[in-house]
Amino acid sequence: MENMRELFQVMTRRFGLLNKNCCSIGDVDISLVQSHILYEIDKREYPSMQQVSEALGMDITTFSRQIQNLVKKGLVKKTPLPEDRRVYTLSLTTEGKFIATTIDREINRYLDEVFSHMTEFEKETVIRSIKLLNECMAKSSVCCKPITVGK
Amino acid sequence: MENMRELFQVMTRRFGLLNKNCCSIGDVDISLVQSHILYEIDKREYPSMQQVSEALGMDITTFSRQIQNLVKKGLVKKTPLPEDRRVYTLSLTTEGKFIATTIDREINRYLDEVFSHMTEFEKETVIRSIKLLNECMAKSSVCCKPITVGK
DNA sequence: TCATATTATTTGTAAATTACAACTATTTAT
DNA sequence: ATAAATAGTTGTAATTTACAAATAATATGA
Repeated sequence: MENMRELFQVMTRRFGLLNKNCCSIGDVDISLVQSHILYEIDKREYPSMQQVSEALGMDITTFSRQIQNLVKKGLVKKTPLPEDRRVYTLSLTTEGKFIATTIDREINRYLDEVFSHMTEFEKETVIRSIKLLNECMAKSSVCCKPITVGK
Repeated sequence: MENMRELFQVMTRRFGLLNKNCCSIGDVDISLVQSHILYEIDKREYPSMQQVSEALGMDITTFSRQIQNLVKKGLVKKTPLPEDRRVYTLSLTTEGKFIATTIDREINRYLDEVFSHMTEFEKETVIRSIKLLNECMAKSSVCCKPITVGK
């Protein structure tokens, strides 16, 4: 068989590069992780800090500081939860929403362009494949444990 | 249509997390980018610094320092090219090769597990899809330019 | 109910990562 | 031979990261 990692590595690297380059919009300059944070907040409904940091596999302390930056930039709003005042609820400001949407549109525009090199059937197949892959990855138990070799 | 970015984002994040957690092997601890560097050197035949840094979309100065670290760890060898002494040729040491192979095997093991949740036919389809996607991404012209909005 | 444990988030601190600008060394072009 | 271009390194400073410890609020148990 061929090396599957090769395929994945190439694909995710390309997508990663794309993401990296989609982070400067007008005079707002955000980092790659910040764009991921915006994405994740946008996707959810008033998530807590923990929820988002966990979704992104980020240390909560690192995340806390990134959120502080995004709040300073006026892209994210932090609201204490009345029921549990330890928790802060995250949401995008109007500008944050604008940035997130612009990045999203740009990436989809790129994907459209990529898919334009395929037939409609191929496109459907690829999309269905990625969906299936995501489902199976979610099922997997192996993922995400550090390797230990020897003692 | 559904949001394609969502699909890609989820997939690449999962794969990214996996990569991140595959970098501690025995008493050698390398970072995610370092593992990518090892991968890329392993894949090529005595590449130059520029070639690898470009492939990874890394600034050459950052790359230079990372290579210094990897040389210090005894994982990478830097050999001056006789024909052009400005150029350094990169290769893996025995231990570097071992680390790269171990990471590779671990990631493939994970992918095998993921594919075990599919039928053989689905697996074939998914692999073919990703190949196709990679080809089309390579064709694309849109990729990797920073967004500029307004002036 | 009061003390204790747990949970969510922040801050202290220090190391690792990053990248711009300026530099060295070598090669190519005029 | 001199200038321009190329490959890589270092100065420096900002950003990102994460461990440990702190704070603040809630849940639990005698």
